[in-house]
Amino acid sequence: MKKTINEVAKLAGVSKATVSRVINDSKPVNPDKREKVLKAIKELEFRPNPVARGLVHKKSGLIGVLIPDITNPFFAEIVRGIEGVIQAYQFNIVLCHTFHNHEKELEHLQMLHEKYVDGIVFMTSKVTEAHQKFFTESKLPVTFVNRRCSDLNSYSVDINNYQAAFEITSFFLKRGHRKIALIRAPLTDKTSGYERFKGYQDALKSYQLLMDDNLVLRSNFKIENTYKTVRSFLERGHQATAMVATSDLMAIGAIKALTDHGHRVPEDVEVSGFDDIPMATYYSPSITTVRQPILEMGKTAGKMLIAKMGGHPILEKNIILPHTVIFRKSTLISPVSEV
Amino acid sequence: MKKTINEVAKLAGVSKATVSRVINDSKPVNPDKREKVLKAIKELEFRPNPVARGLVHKKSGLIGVLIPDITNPFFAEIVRGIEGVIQAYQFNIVLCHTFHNHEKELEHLQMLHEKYVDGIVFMTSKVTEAHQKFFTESKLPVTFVNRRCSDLNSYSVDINNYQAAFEITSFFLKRGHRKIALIRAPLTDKTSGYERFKGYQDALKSYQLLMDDNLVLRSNFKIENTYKTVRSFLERGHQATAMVATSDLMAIGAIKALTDHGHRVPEDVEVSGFDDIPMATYYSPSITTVRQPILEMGKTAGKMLIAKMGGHPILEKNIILPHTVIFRKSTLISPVSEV
DNA sequence: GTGAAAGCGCTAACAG
DNA sequence: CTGTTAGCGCTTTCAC
Repeated sequence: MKKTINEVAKLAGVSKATVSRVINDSKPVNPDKREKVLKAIKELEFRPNPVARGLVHKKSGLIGVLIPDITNPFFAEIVRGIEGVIQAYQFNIVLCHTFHNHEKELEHLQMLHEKYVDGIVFMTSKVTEAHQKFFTESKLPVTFVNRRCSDLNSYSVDINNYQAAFEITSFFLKRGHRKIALIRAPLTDKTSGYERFKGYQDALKSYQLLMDDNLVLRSNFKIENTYKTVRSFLERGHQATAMVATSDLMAIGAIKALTDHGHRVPEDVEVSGFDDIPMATYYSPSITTVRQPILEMGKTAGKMLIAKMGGHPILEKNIILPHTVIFRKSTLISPVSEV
Repeated sequence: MKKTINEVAKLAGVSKATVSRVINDSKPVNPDKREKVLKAIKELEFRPNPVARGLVHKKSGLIGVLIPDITNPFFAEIVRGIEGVIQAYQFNIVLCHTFHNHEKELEHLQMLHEKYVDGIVFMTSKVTEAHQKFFTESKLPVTFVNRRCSDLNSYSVDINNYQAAFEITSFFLKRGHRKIALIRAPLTDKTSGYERFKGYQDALKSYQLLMDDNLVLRSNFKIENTYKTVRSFLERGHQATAMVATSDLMAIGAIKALTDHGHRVPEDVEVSGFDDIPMATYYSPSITTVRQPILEMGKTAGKMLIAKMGGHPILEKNIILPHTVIFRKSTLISPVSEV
């Protein structure tokens, strides 16, 4: 069924080495021979076998993408961004779910390496030493999204999470709020969650406020979980006049919990999110949030990886994309209005 | 760096054929030699190269998953379901975006085949002859999600879309609604969208009602698009007392449009969705919808494919999973209540 | 320029 | 049982 280089060679009356030369134009080939080869290729509808090639070159035309969970719209959009750029280069994505499990991440990394993936886009909550070791030893090109790596030779794309959290918290402070809750993800040290936490904390500090531990709610990135966390917060009699959620999904869970508990958003409690997933626009109320250029981040990660795999040098190894605070209906007095 | 079978053979003092035999236990091997080989493997931390194996067996340990768009939570959850089961079998997913483009689907199929993927899970709006031809010629195991294929040997998992749409429409009819709009996706013949359309139509018919073309709104699966469609429907002065959306995202777009236009949901207009994505529970108002067991569908697709790739026969080739109508706050008089 | 031959790392058929 | 020998399909020295 499938044609091989041998059949092409036979039909064209040349050696397979010559055929190889024309399909890769790796070396000069006599014009008429080249012609014959081309004709044979067309006639047989020959297409070189990428696996065989891969075995020789230790490449597969595949790039590995490691994410915690594709069900999270943030990651889904990142993946789409990556796909958007790499598709043009004939690469395919191997999608690996890690569920925030470092063991699993390493296993996947190992396996991807063995399958000769050409590069990796890695989204993890934390870059461990084991990760570091893996990348330096394997020399596999990698770009991190939402995470920086201390290795000077690694690439990354992110936003300034600290600054963003500082800004959104300040927005509430400026308007007189003093009981501002933070809804955050589990913290392991150098995560974006941590930076957001710091931004929140420092904003309070800049107003000479001490952080109240009761107002720091721990959740994960799931709606349900945040819903429960906020409900129990309310049921224990705690209150806040504003809530800074560190993701839009969290904001949705919070708003739902507040509403179910009889609070109006934004009249009684104002809530802000983070990310600006599409649902932030269409939720009721629409959600004031820190917009990350998610698709752009995915695309950038893809482009950086392509550059790295191609051995092309790049100006910025750690790209920080701009964020914007988008004001919608989940907060009062929107400086700007939007759909 | 990476060890090969040759080095193991040398260290163990046997031929590489023997090594191959022990790692695959394809043929009996003398216990003490096996022991030595095992020891050598451990010592060298040898792991067989899957690409080299693949070249021989025409297998890659990869399975291709073709979806229109990972950004749609429905597909994201399907993918997660698939991953959930195939991960245990050491397979990886190659994710391909098709954006509803049949050309692109075929290109991907072709490429996946060349990369020796072991099987395919295919989500497409329509199975064309070209697709059919590809699968019969390549003999690549495939299972369809949300689509059946006339080929008797093909596998699929789906729900009864016709019945589901009939039920939800009947729910409105039973309660006296007579101006029931349908929000549907573009129709190409044998799609689930078409079946839902028929279900809606026949439900009306069962009440001796003629379908009013003005009440059939054409959109796609995107929120924004539905939002615009419904707005323009309202602005042109049309009205309906209930709306049957053929996806939850559509329902969200519709609710938002209705609300922005001054209608209350469900008091003025009742709206139902389809799919039961997580957001259906957490939207305000929460959405009455036809629940498809999405994750289960993904898992089932994965299992069927595993079975097919393993050459195991299966009882049901076309599995229809049960759907349920879930009543929430976007409709009145919920027979059952839910979070 | 071009063909023969070796090899990527592994499996499988074939003797013994 | 086990080693030798061919490949899988392609690339790449290395002579000519």
